[in-house]
Amino acid sequence: MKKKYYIIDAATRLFATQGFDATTTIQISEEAKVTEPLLYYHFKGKDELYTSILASAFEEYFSRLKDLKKETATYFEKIENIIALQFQLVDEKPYEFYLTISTYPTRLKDPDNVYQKYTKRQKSWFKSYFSDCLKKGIASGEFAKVPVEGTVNILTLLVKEILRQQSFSAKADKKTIQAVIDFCRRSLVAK
Amino acid sequence: MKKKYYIIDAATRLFATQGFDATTTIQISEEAKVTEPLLYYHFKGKDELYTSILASAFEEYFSRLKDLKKETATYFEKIENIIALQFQLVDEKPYEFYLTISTYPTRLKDPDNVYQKYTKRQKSWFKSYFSDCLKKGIASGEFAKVPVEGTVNILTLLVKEILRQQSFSAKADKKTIQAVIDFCRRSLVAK
Amino acid sequence: MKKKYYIIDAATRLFATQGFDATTTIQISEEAKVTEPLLYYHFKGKDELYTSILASAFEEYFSRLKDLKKETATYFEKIENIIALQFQLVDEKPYEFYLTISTYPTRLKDPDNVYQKYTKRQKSWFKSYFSDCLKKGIASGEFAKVPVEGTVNILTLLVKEILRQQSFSAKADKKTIQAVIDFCRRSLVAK
Amino acid sequence: MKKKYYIIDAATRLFATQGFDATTTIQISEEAKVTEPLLYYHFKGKDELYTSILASAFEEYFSRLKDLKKETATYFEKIENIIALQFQLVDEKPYEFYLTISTYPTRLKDPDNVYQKYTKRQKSWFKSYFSDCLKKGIASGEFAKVPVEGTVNILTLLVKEILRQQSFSAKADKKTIQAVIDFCRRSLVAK
DNA sequence: GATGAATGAGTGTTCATTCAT
DNA sequence: TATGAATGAACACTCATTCAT
Repeated sequence: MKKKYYIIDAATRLFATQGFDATTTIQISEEAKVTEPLLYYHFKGKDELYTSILASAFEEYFSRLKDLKKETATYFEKIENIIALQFQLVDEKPYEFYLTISTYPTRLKDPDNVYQKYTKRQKSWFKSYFSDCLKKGIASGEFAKVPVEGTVNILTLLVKEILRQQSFSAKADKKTIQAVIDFCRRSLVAK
Repeated sequence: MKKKYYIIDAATRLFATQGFDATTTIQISEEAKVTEPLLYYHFKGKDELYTSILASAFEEYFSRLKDLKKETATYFEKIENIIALQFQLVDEKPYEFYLTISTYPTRLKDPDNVYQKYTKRQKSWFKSYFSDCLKKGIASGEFAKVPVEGTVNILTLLVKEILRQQSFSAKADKKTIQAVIDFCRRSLVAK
Repeated sequence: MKKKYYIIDAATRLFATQGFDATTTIQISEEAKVTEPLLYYHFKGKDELYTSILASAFEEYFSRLKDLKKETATYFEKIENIIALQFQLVDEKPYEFYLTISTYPTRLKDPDNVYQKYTKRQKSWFKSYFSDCLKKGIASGEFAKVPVEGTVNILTLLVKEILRQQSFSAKADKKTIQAVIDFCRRSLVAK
Repeated sequence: MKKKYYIIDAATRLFATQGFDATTTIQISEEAKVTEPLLYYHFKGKDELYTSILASAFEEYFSRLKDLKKETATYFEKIENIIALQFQLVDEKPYEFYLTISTYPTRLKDPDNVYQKYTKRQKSWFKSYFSDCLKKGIASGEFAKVPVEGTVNILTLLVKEILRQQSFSAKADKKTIQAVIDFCRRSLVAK
């Protein structure tokens, strides 16, 4: 049973670094020090292996979003927390979380539409989170009078992009994290 | 000779939408309404076809960067122009320019390292452009005292990301463009 | 596992009769009543299949040379034995042994230089065998005073040529074998 | 029209060194500094190019055999002359004459059976030449009482083999030629 | 659970040849 | 004569997957 996790581990790393199409089942089995057919014992096939990894990556991602502090002194702190979280996630499991923002493999047969389902959910989560946050912040006078919809998009984009930029690269230092947070703070918080 | 451009056209579209690995030479030839071997008459192989497209995409990209107005009333206008340019490029040739920021196909054999060469050049172009712009803007009092290095990274990321987000999606409206520009303006320009 | 030997068998026959270049992997698999990919399961590719067959052909060839009687009544008997051996080898495995003297396929990628290695070894084996034999025979008065080097070359040529002439043709009768032996005897043995 | 001979020249060299199958029409045209379609203007195709070269090689070969001196002091001199001729031919046009003894390309479509026709003719020429020579030599007492048929085969083999051994290698020295002649003389001429 | 052997369906590529000019 | 562009047919090889054990 341990071997199943070796497979998942190897596959996650390879899918993230090479992409779905460029990763062969042989590569996965060799990287996992396992024979190829074992992969088919534990998973229906390469496609299911991918979607299963993707699903659990998203599940963990959402679970971490949920754990974000509900009560904060300021509204910007909410935004700050979510930016910091991305850096933290990359630090913990760069390959796994990278998959949540990597491009969808067109060849993948995915009858349940796992990818689309989670992507939509992610999008709407961010939209409602940032939307709510901005509206309340503007109303309370904490934030400048920024246009909500456009700003939500930019924040979503920025936050997701952290995973792309930081994965596989050296650890992010506090300065980088602070620069992103400050960039947003200056743009949002009223003077 | 027209057919050569059909091939380039079809390949650009398919590489951009499906990725290098998921695109087969048959697909390209069918999409270009051409027989498969013609692809090998005009290009050494799939790899050279890709790198040749990539190279000309980058060349055009750099050429457009060079055309940016040198003289502007304010420093922020320089940043504004570059953001607007990205939207414009996507509008003109979404597939081609998307390739400049898509992930490198690990299977691609590219002895000349076209990808790496252009990527480095792109990175250093943005660095020196934004760096220069920020420093002068801060010195002149136009910009707030932002940390240069970190801010350069964020601007680079933002600008590149526009290609990713906008390609293949509906035309960007003026509101979206304005939202990005305003987000940055508020963050940078001193009150 | 039996199927691996069907492949080797079919390939040996086809390589010997048609040559390396004219033999396709499909032909081999059909002749071996096996599917094509199995060939790639057991061998790295067509090239490795060829060199592996060639290597074992040479190995068996050398092993048979070693088995030749060391002790003989006359020196000419040594030469006689080696001539007779060639006829015997052709009789046993005409295709396999033919490969040891067939021309080197220029397209074959053979990083280990199997062909060159064995060819050199073969050449030097014959040289030292015939050389030794002739020198001693001349010294003992059994042989006429023939020039050693030139005669070694002719004997080498003659012996190798038997494989070429006899392979794929009808069984050699005793008369043919005797004619070759007698031709050499008359040329070498002193009256 | 000169270009036609460039093609023939290049093709002869390539067919001889690499074999028919391993030689591509592009290689030939490049080696001849000519474009590929020109090859099809002068010849029906690769097959006809090969057979036409082969035919003229054989024609010249036979013509040279005919030029051999009819009147000789001894019968062995006739055999001597034919051996010497082979060395001379290799010296003049190694590639061309090598083709007369190279293995038949199984893929070659040759409705006129050029190869078979000339090979048969060559075989019977040698048979009647050596046969006649040996019989008369034995009758006259010049030769020992050797078995005619078997000896004819060995002489034929030896003579043809010279083309194979000498082609593409350094020039044959007089010692080599003499060694072959002497080997045969000792075997045939009565003491 | 686990694996060595085997395969159907493709994949990038080459090659001899032809066509339009 | 000569050639740039184009193609049908085949070729070596790979890959995800299955089967028998």
